[in-house]
Amino acid sequence: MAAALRLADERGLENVTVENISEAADVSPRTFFNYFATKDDALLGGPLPHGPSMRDRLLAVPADVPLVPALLEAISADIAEIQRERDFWLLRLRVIRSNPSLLPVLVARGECAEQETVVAVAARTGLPTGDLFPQLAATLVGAAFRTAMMRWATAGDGRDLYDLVREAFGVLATGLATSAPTHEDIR
Amino acid sequence: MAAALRLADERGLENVTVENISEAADVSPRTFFNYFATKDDALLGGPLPHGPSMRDRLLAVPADVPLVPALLEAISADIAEIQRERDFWLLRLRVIRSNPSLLPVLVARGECAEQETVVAVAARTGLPTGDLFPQLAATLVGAAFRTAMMRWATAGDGRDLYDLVREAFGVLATGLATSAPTHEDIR
DNA sequence: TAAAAGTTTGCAGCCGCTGCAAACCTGGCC
DNA sequence: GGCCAGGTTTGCAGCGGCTGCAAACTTTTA
Repeated sequence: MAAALRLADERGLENVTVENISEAADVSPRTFFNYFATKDDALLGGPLPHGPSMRDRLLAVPADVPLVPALLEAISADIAEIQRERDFWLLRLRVIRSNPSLLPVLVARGECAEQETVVAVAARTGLPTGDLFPQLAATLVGAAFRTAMMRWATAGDGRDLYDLVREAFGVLATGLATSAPTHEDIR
Repeated sequence: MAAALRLADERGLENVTVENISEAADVSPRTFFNYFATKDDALLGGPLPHGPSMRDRLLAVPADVPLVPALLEAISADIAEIQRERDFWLLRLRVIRSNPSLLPVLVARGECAEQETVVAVAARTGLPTGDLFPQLAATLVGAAFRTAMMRWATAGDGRDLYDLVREAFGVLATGLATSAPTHEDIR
């Protein structure tokens, strides 16, 4: 993974072949594919920082906490983990940013987490899994998290990732309508 | 596109080669690639129903309309277009559903529209393009729209796509916190 | 020290995708 | 009809991603 990221960062993803990567990592190309199903996987396919299931984590939050803060709480361990490997993730996100074709792959990776979130939200709200709300909530949470992460990686200000996610989740909680108040605040 | 969709629907995407598709469409494989950059493109890559830019459409909505309804208004033409080609889109979405690898591709397709939405929201709210809010709003709108579409394609009830999108946008407007009221409503 | 179990590698081969140049239309003009 | 200019379609050669299989190698265990 390190070799793949370094090369992709240096010369751009399309100028890096699996042969290059495996050569830099001192293994045969065949071995590369023993560990990664895809070239892209070498860039994004690290083991997800996942302990207990989303469902369990979300239900572990006291029932009187509203949904969005509960979701934030449920993923806070992941956020901390990302910040612990800050440099690694910043490199990874820079590579994603400069190779837009990877963004969908990132989305795909988030998808299994998203499926878990559907179940988790359904469990917590008591709605059926097939309902619009849990599905919508899950994709929105995923989208908000991704946006916050990209922003964290891009913005020069050394803002805390947790802060950015909390801000994004704040918008999620109160809705787009009320959370563009900068407009009126300015007057 | 029709041949590709039919074959993918019949036997699953991984069992369909470009050669199969081009054969079914009575052209050479090389010609296939003159029209589609990618095999997936033949499934999702139809011309996007896009007239004027998102920015112009959004600014065309009277200024006193709140953001979310304005966004809904701005994309209503696209929604109508999709419903006009109902059968085609239902087939397309069924294929996407049964070939999860296509979902990220769908996201990628929406991305250029999303970039436009960032600009549009920034223009309408007066915030800078680089701000968190326009970016967040754009991804959330995209995610909500996609979720509504998948639901429209899946649910047996013949609900209007416009209705579903409006419901999803409603959640977006009022926030996740307040829009799972089913919970309290039941009591 | 030898067998068992696991890892790495080479090889052959399919498929997606591309650049290039030849073949083939098509419509307009003498 | 014959010819030319434009565009479209095709074949071909070739790269790179990816896979199944079986041989070579390494490590563990008894």
